[in-house]
Amino acid sequence: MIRVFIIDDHPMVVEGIKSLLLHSSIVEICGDAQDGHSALEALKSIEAEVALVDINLPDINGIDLCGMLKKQFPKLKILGLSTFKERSYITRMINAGASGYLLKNASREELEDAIKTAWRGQLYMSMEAAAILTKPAPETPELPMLTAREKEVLQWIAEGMTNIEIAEKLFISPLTVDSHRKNLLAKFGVKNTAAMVRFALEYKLIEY
Amino acid sequence: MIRVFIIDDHPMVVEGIKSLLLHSSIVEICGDAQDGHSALEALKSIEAEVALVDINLPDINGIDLCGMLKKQFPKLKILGLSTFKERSYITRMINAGASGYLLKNASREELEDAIKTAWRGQLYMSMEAAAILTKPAPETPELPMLTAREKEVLQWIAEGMTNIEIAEKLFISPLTVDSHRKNLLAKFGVKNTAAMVRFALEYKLIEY
DNA sequence: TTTCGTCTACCGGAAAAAGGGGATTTTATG
DNA sequence: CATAAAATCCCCTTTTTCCGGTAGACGAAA
Repeated sequence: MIRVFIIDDHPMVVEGIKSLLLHSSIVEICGDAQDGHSALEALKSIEAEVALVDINLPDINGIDLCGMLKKQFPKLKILGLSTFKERSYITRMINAGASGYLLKNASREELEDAIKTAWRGQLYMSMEAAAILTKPAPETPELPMLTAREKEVLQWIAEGMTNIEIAEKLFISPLTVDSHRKNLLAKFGVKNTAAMVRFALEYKLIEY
Repeated sequence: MIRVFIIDDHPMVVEGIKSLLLHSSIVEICGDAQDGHSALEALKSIEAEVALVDINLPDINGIDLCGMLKKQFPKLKILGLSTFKERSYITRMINAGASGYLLKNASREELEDAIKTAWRGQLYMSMEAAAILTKPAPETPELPMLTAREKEVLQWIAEGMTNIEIAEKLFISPLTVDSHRKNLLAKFGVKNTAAMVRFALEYKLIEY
């Protein structure tokens, strides 16, 4: 039997995992903790082979905790656990020494699989997590470099002002504002104002 | 026994709730669903008194689902369920007709309490949720109520599509798209697309 | 000094959006 | 069934944006 320790502050999730693995013939839950510190403490006396670690804990974040656990219990295999499918979470968890990353919508089979794989010393990736990691490009958004004046104009555009209004506000010709606007559209590589505003907000090039 | 239906796409959470309430003398789980549509379908044949609804579902968001459930099953009491402690989620859930909001770190006692309270027709608030709600008022700027079609059009507008392009995409006349656009501008109380996109993104009425 | 980037300003024309109506058909609901 | 709300389609005019250029002034850097 593989001895598994659960670290998660949601009783529902802890109970859920326990329940999912209750009738497993190869995995047994040897304990759980609601936060990082009590986990580090508990694992001194409990001999666990695999730890399921939630990314979001009240005291220590899962990535840091992963590193601490690995340092203190080198033989312990760690599986990251969270609802977040972001690439950065997954890679950071793996880099911190985890043996895999599990999404909370994992099924009983996936859960058991992950634990077995980690226990054998291999890296486990759920289908979803793997799909995220192997995606074509890491999406380099290539933020356009804007001049101070352009940012200023962009800000007012996002406020809903027309070229003429912006021109009055900046004491320049409406034609100049239009030029800035054209340059902005070109730099953003979009075809109209709506897309530009969305893009600028998404990459926080302007403030709300 | 209060008959409770669980709607959550995380098997761990579903199992966890079941497990937590397994030995309850007043609550019994009468079924569960992994998404909004199957929940709506299942509840036609299953007589549930209380539904636990996750805010983040794969197909419908919990707030909209809450409204749909209330419409179709007016007697059903709904408890929002999520890890998010944001004020907006809580209030929107309550406004959509929910009888309470439960965080996933709730204990067995809280869970049972919440279900009992909701079942009696009262509003349940966990300590944490209540604390968030009674905090200073962060100014709710009256979000406009958009119809499904309007949201759809808005989303495409923010993508940078013109009326004609949207019309082609939705198989309707460009004139209709224009009507929606006008209604949107009126509802938002803004004078052009740029301001509307900014507003919609700021209050998360559309996704990036 | 020459080049480069930025800011400024301009032209003409096409395309789209904004503003102001009105009207009809679906669809949900009491 | 009535009726309201949503979704659809239509007309017109004006305004604004979009697109393709060009081009001078100025300061900084090469």
